[in-house]
Amino acid sequence: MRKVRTFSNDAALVNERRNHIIKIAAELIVKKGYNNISTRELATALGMSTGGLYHYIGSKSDILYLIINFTAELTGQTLDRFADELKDAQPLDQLKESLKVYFETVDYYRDFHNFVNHIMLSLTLRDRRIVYQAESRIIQFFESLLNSGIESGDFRNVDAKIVAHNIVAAANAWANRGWYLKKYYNLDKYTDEQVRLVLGQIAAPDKAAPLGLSGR
Amino acid sequence: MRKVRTFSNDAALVNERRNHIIKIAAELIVKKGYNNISTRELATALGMSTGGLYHYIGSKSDILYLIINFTAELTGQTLDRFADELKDAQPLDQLKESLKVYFETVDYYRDFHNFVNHIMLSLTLRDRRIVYQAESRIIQFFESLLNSGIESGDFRNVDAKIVAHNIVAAANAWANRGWYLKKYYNLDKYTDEQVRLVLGQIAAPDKAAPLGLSGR
Amino acid sequence: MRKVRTFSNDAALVNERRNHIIKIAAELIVKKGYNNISTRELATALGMSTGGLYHYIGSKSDILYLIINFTAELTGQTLDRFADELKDAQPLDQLKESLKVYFETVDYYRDFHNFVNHIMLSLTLRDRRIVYQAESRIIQFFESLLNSGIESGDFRNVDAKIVAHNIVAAANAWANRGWYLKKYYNLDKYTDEQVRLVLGQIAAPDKAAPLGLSGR
Amino acid sequence: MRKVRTFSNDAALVNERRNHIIKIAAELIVKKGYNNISTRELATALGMSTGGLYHYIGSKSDILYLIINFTAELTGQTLDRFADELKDAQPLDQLKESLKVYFETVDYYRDFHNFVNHIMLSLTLRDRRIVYQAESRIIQFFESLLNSGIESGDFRNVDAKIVAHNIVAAANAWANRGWYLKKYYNLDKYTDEQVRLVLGQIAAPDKAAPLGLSGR
DNA sequence: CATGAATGAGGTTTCATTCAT
DNA sequence: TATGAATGAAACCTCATTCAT
Repeated sequence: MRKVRTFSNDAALVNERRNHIIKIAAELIVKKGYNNISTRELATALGMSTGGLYHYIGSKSDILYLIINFTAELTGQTLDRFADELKDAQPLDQLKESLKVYFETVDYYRDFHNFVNHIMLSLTLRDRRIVYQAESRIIQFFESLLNSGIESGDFRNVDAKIVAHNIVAAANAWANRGWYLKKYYNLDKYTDEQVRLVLGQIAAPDKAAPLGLSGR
Repeated sequence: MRKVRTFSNDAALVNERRNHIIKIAAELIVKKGYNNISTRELATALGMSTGGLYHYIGSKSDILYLIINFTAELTGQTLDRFADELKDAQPLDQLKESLKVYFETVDYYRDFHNFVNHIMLSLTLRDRRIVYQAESRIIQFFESLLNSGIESGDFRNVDAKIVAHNIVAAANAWANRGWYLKKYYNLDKYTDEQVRLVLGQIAAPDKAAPLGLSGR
Repeated sequence: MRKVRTFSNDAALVNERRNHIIKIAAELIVKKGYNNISTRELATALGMSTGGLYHYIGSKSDILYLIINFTAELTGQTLDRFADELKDAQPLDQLKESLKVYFETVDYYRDFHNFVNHIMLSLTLRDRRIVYQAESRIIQFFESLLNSGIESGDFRNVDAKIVAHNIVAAANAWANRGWYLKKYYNLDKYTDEQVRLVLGQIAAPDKAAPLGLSGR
Repeated sequence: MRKVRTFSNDAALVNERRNHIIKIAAELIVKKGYNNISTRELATALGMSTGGLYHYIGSKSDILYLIINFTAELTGQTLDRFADELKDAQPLDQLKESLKVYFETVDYYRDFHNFVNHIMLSLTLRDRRIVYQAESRIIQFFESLLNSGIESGDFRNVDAKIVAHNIVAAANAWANRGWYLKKYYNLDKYTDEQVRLVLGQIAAPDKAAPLGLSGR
C-alpha cells in the first residue's frame, strides 16, 4: 500500500472519507469516463468542496490508485474467504462453490471491474502491476484448485491454466459485457451455465454428477 | 457510415489520410490512453501539422468514431470471408477453421480490440451502438454455426449462445490480457487449447476426432 | 435577464465582478474592436487570470450579452427617471428637460453606445432583439411626449414618429461621430443646437419662447 | 488610393475581380460580421479558390480597405454629380434635389454604409481617416449649400453645420436602423418627411413653398 | 493564372491544484 | 478542518497565408 498524501492526522476520518471517494468515484467514472469527470464535479458528488477533496488525496490520479488498490484488496479478501471456507471440501465442491461466490462478488463489484478495464491503459506501470498481480492471484487460485483435483483423480487431465483463465474471463465478461449478456441471462442462470461448461470440461469420464453440490 | 468533416474534396486522399490516422492513433491511444495524447502529439506522430490533421477530421473525438467504425467493418469483412470460404464444409470443420481464422484476426488487430475496450465508457451512445452491433454480429455467427451442428446431430445439445459468447470472450482475452497469456502461450498454442476446450464441450459423445481438420 | 454561467454562488461577488467586466470590456472593445481583444488580454486588463474571468462568464460572447443588457437597463432607468421627474411639467418643459438629460446620459455612456453600434452585426438574433427593444422604447418615449404636446395644442402637428427618431439619431451621433462633432461643439452647445432645431420644428406658430425653461 | 498587392499584371482583370470582391464581401460581412467570415468561406462565395483570392489582395484586411475606399469614392462621385447637375438651380431646389438623390444613393448602397458602421472600430487609423474624410466631405457639401442659401437670403440663418450633420445622420439612420424605420416608412416617405423637416428649419419666414421643386 | 493542401501561431476554454480566509 | 476563488498551463481548434503542382 503506497502512501497517498493527506493533511489530516485522524486516520479513521481519512479512511472513512477515502472509502466514500472510492465508491462514488468508481461509479461516476464508470458512467462517464475518468477524464470527463472534473474534480469539481467529483467533489460536488461527494458533498465536499474542491479544497476538501484535496485534504484526503494528493492528486486526482491518486483516486485511480485508491480504486485499483481497493479492487485488488477485494480479490485478496475473496480468496482468503475461499481458502478458509473450502479447506475441507471435496475438489468438485470446492470448485463449484468458489465459482458461485466468485461470480457473485464480481457482480456486486462490477463497477470496479469495469473501472479497471477502462482505466488500464491510462495507468502508470506501477499501478498496472497492482492490477496484474490481483488478476494473476485469482487465476492461480483456480489453477491450483483444478490441479489438486487433477492430481487426486477427481478431474480429467486438462490444461488447468487455460481453464482457470477462462473462468476469470467469463466472470469479467459478466461485468463488462452486461449490455449483451443481460438480454439473455441473469446472474444465477449465467453462473449455472458457466459452471456446467467448466464441469463438462474437467469431469473425469467415469465420475458423473454435474450440477449441485455432491452430497447436499 | 456517419459523415466526418473534411475540407478536402479528394475522396481518395481523404481515405488514405484517414487510414493513416486510424492506424497510428489506435496504436498511440492503446499505448498511452486517449486523453493522454494531445492533438499536437498525434499530428506529430502522423507527420502532419495540427492544422493538417483537422483537414481530415472535424474533432478529436471523430478519431474515436473512425477507429470504432474501422473495427466494426473489420468484423463484417471477417464474417463475410468465413461465410464464403466455409459454406460447403462440415460443421466441425467450419467451427475449427473459423475459430482459427477469428483468433488470428483478433491477434493481428489487437490494438483495435484493446482500443475499443479502453474507450467504451467515453463513447457517445450512438458510437457505443456501433460496437454493440459488431460484437453481437460475431457472437451470432458462432451461435448459428453451433446451432447448425446441433440440428444436424454433429454437436451435442449445448447452450449455443453462451458457448459462442465464451469464444468471443476468449478471443478478446488474447488481445487485452496478453500481459498474462503471453507468459505461457503463443497464438497457436492458445488457439489450439481453446479449440480443444470448445470441441470438448460440443463433441457428440459417439463422434470422436478432436483436433485437426477431419480428412486432412 | 438570461442566465450566464458562473461557478460562484456569491451573488454579490458575481455582480461586482461582472460590473467590472462590463465597464472595462466595453472600453477596450470600443478602443480596439471585439475580435482584436483576446480573452487573455481582457483578463489582464481586468486584473484577473484567464481562468478567473471564466468564473464569472460562460464564454467570451457572454460579455457581449452582459454589455448589451447593461445598456438596455440603462435605457430603462433613464426613461423611468424621466417619467418620474417630469410628470407634472408642461409639455415644452418636459421635452426640453428630457432632451438635455438624455443627451447627457448618452454622452456619459458613449462607450456603450459605440459598442452596440459596432457589435450589432455579430450579435445573435436573440441579443439583437434586446437592442431593438431598448432603442424602440426610447424612441417611443419621445414620440408619446411629442404626441401629448400635439394633442394639447402646445406643439404643431408634426410627424412625431420621425422627430422622435431623429432625436435618438442625433444623440447617437454624438456618441459615434464624436470624431467630427467635437471639432466644432461641446456637449452643451450640441445639445442646445439640437434642442433649438427640435423646438423650431414643433413650435406652435402662435406660442413663441424657444430656449430656456419657460418661467425660469 | 493606396497600393494593394496583386500577382496579376492585367489591370482590367484585377479591377473586375476586386469589384466582385468588394460587392460580395460587403454583403457577407454585413450579414455575419467581418470576423465570422473566413477567407475560405469568402473565396467560395466568390467562386474562387483560397489561393485565387490572394492573387488580387495582399491580406484579408485589404478587403476592408477596398470596401472603405469604394464607399469613399462613391461619395465623391455622388458629390460631383450634384455639383454638376445643380450648378444653375435655385438654392432651395438644389437642396431638395440633392437630399433626394443622396437618400437614394445611401439606400442603394446601404450594405456599404452598414459595413462602415460595423467595421470602424476595427480599422487602422489610416483607414479610419478615409472614412472621416468621405463623411466630412458630404457634410461640407450640404453645409456650403445651406450657407449659400443663407447668404442669398433664401434660407433662415440657421447653424448650417449642425443641420448638414443631421442630414447625414438621417441618411445613415435609414441604412443602419432599417429594422425600426422600415416598419413605418418606405424610402420615398422617409425622404419626404426628412425633407419637410429640413425645409421647415431653414425656410425664410416670408418665403413659403415647402415640398416639390419650385416651378415644376 | 488557378488550385487547395499544408502550416503553425494564436484564440478560447477547461481544469487540477493551491491558499487565504 | 473546510471553503471556494484564483491560478495558469495546456488542451482543442481555427484560419490567414503560402507554395508546389
